Amino acid sequence: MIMYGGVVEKEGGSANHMSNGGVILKKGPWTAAEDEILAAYVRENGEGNWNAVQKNTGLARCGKSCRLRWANHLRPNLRKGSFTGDEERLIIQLHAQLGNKWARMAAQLPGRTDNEIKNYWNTRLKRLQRQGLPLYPPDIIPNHQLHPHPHHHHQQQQNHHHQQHQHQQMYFQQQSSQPNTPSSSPLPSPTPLNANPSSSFTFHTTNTSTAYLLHPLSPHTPTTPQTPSQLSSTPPPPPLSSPLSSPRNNQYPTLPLFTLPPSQINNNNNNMSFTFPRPPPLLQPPSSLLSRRYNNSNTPLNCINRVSTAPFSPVSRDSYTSFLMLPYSSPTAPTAQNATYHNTNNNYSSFSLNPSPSSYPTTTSSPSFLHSHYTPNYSPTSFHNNSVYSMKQELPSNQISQIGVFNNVNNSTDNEKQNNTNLHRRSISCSLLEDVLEEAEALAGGDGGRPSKRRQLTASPPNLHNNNNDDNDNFFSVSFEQYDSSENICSLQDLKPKEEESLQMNTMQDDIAKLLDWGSDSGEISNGQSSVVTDDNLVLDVQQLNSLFPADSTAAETRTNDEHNNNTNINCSWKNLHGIS
DNA sequence: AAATCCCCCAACCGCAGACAT
DNA sequence: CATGTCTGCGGTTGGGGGATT
Repeated sequence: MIMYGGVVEKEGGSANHMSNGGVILKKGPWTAAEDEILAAYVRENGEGNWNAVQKNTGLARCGKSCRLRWANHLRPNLRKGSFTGDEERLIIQLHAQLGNKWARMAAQLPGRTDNEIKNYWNTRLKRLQRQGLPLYPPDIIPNHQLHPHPHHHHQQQQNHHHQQHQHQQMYFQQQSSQPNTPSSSPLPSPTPLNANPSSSFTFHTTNTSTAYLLHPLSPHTPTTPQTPSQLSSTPPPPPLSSPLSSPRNNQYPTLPLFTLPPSQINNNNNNMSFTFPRPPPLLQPPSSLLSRRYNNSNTPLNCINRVSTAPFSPVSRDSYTSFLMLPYSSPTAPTAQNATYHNTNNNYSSFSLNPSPSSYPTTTSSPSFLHSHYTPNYSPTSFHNNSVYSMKQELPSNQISQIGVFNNVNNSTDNEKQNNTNLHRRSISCSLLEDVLEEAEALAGGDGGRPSKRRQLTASPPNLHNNNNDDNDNFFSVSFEQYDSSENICSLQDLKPKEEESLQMNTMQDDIAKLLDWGSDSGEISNGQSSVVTDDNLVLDVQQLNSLFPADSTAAETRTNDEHNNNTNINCSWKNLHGIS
């Protein structure tokens, strides 16, 4: 073992140093030797107590650096390489729901780290910002502010420092009563439309038949009928200021990026419904960008114009089609993939994708998975055919169900398709369970919803773990136990609680991954997320759920009743859940 | 060939909650 | 209850390398 104590090494490029109790700690890139030291230490002692690494091994790295190195590079089950198209879709969807909650997003992406996701998103943000594109497809509702996070400090931090950034990322600006001027903050104001701090904003697609057309660069101003809630006598608000007016993007003029027709403004509630009319041509990417990215004559608008009429040409890749991507693809269509969106107006839209996303290149440098033949195809039946997917989009904490979409369905046999269908049904069930768990957690916390103690969450896929409380093996069995040092609730007694949590979560994810046979690169099917799985991953309230699953409202209602009746038929083990059992 | 741009990635920093004392 | 330490999270920075001008 190489001892680094007190030794200053200049390898690895820019090595800065800082002193820590007489030991000069190294900074900068890690060497293989350092990695080995750290890995050996963790193998022997487990995760945690990172500051002890330096003390016990002499590794001249601070605890934070060790933890980061382990979490991002050394821990097992890390998925390396570019994000797959499915992962990219999931990231976009998760970001719409969670905002810059990288750790929580990482919890939904097995083997991925928050840092990876963050880097990916920032790169994507940068690219789309440069191109003047929205970050979300019109059908993705950025609702991560609908449910205030119990961890207030992060939100407060974002309020102070970063929340504006989040809004900037959404490429629209909440409308205040006063028009934005170029002299105002280059970043969008975090103030919601109605200046209600507790309100939230939401992308609402006004009509699914046209939602996919309402691109900011679309030449078509929506003319479709508005839902009653969208009909308003509110005078037209001032145009939205483009976040491109940022000084850092001052190559773009400060011009309205989106305008909100009066009919799109709904001041009767906290939700905004708006569309993306055509922006002025000045917002087109600079010529240099066009020449580099759009290959001569294929301007972004050209690309967009194709959206509603014809499949994309190859040159439309890498940019303007990104907002048209679909978060999920259906396992049911062997040739064209249908995905159904559910928006908060209870409208549904489905899209046909061809070829399947699974055949897309999966480089991270471009949203290649977005490039599809895009055919509007909405009908009420689509929802029923693809209800699983419409739900998944809205579930904030459905790692299991989301994992399900990674199945390559195009190559599936009929049996496999059937299996996929079953899996997705199970996904629903598990999502429901998570919902229940979240609610139970709030009850168990007893202090306004915040858990008073750490708890153990274990979940077992059907037929993989022998749980004695399941009559129906179509459900995951979930055991959510309050952690108590006096109680040995698992076999990992000699581990610290956090390690237990970590391992339990790893086990859960391993099981889930095994169940879903997820991951084509053999072996790396679980993530071993050691630090990112928190109770907060289980955030979804019943109200939202009910709104999400109107077609399955009976089931949701039944589930809710089960909760209230302390019914254990949902295959949850409510041990030590105050107020439940 | 050099300069520039851009992407990707790794790592650091500050902050704040959790926890121990 | 106060204080200190540990840990996790999110934002930011900077370097390497490829592509483009």
